Amino acid sequence: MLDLKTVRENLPAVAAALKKRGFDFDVEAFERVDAGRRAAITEAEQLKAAKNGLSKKIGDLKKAGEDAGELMDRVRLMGEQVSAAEARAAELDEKLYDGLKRTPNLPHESVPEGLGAEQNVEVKAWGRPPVFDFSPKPHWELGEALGILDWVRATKISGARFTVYRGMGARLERALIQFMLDTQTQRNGYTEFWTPLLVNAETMFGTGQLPKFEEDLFRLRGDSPYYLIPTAEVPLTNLHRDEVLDEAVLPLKYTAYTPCFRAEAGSYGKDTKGMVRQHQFNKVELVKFALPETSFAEHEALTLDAESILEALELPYRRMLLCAGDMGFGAAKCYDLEVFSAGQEKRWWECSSCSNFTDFQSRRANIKVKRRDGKKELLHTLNGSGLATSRVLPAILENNQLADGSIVVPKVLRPYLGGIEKIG
RNA sequence: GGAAGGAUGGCCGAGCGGUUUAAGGCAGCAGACUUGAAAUCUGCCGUGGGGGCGACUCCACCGUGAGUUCGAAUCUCACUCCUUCCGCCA
Repeated sequence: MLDLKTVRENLPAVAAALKKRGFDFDVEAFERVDAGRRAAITEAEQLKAAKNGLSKKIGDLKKAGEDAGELMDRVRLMGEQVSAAEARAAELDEKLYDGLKRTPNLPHESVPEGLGAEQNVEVKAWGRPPVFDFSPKPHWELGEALGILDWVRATKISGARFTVYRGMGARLERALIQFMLDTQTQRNGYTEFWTPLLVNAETMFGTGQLPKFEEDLFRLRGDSPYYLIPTAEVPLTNLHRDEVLDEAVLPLKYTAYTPCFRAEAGSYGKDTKGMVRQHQFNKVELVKFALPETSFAEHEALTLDAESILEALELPYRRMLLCAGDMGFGAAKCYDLEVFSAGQEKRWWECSSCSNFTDFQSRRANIKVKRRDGKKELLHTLNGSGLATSRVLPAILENNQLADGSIVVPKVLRPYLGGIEKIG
């Protein structure tokens, strides 16, 4: 959520910045509601102040043993005026904050203009796409032929957009997760967590999934207090909800492997084959809590941490700086890492999204830092995938395939797979 | 699932209808003393929101939401969470 005062005091600049990401901020409506809200609050508070003063007088009179009956009648009548004024103020207050909660973050100055993926800027490329002397197959054909991925049975037991991993497929997935976690904890300095996969509405609000994106989430029942997490960002970031952290402990670097559950509403008919767009997938997530003055440097470092996985796996990738209009709701700046996948028509797959949310999430989730001088302020939150296996495993299958349909296991994963060099 | 107790500022903790303007302590910040530090002393020190150029002032907040009352941290009801005990259970 944006800061009310910042919005009020920089209206034209805020509207212009939001325009950069294609969000139409209604300046006129904001000014009207904001002014109305403040007028209503002032009126209600003046009435309350008068009422409080008289109530106090009643106490004094009673203590002095005098009659306060007449005054009590007067104050009783004021109660109705106060309630009416409070109701008006509350209505406008809700309207104002409801609008604010549904307004995305301001893009950082380094973010290019643009409304769609076409305006994203490639800022880095690593590795070389493999060259084949045969026609490379997509991962769903490779996986089925090897008997390691099974979509027919996944559909039977659950439905569309689920994957069953079998034998070396299951083991490869597990190896990948463990390799990612080991790298982030042992090499890149993150602390590992296991968290609940079901979280409450406050938690979903804290990271920005609610109230605007409820249709993307799975819920046990309509009346259940629990939502299934769409990413480990949600539980990890909310670990420190309503907390004040000491400046000395920052930055905090957290990681967790979790399954991720997404309704993928509105994506029907898109990427229906294979495991790239599923209702349930696996991801190792990176989350940072940082000081405001270092958060953009931490963002660069976090992105490098995510890239270190792809490089270790020897998977070619490119880093895209997202344009303002292609970023997620809460992001001020975002890099996408896209891995090259040899067997599909769309050859670059987003396998990580590394974002700096500045104080957008921390304002919602009320996460503060206590500075050395004792002052408290909102800290900055960041996160990125490190990485999503549903995009990395297909890339391994497709890029490392041989003419006979077998797969060369990346060297760094071999210790996790009993030393085997090839699947199939 | 049953029973009892509890939830107060960054932390601990008093307060159980009107000097609460939330005591006191810890931590923190500033200053004094000191060569420096420690100890000691003095002062400051919750969050959010209104109004004012400003000194300042007002409102709300004591787990959440309703209610009683002229007046609620304090009384009533519901809910959430925590602790202890019992039951069940991987």
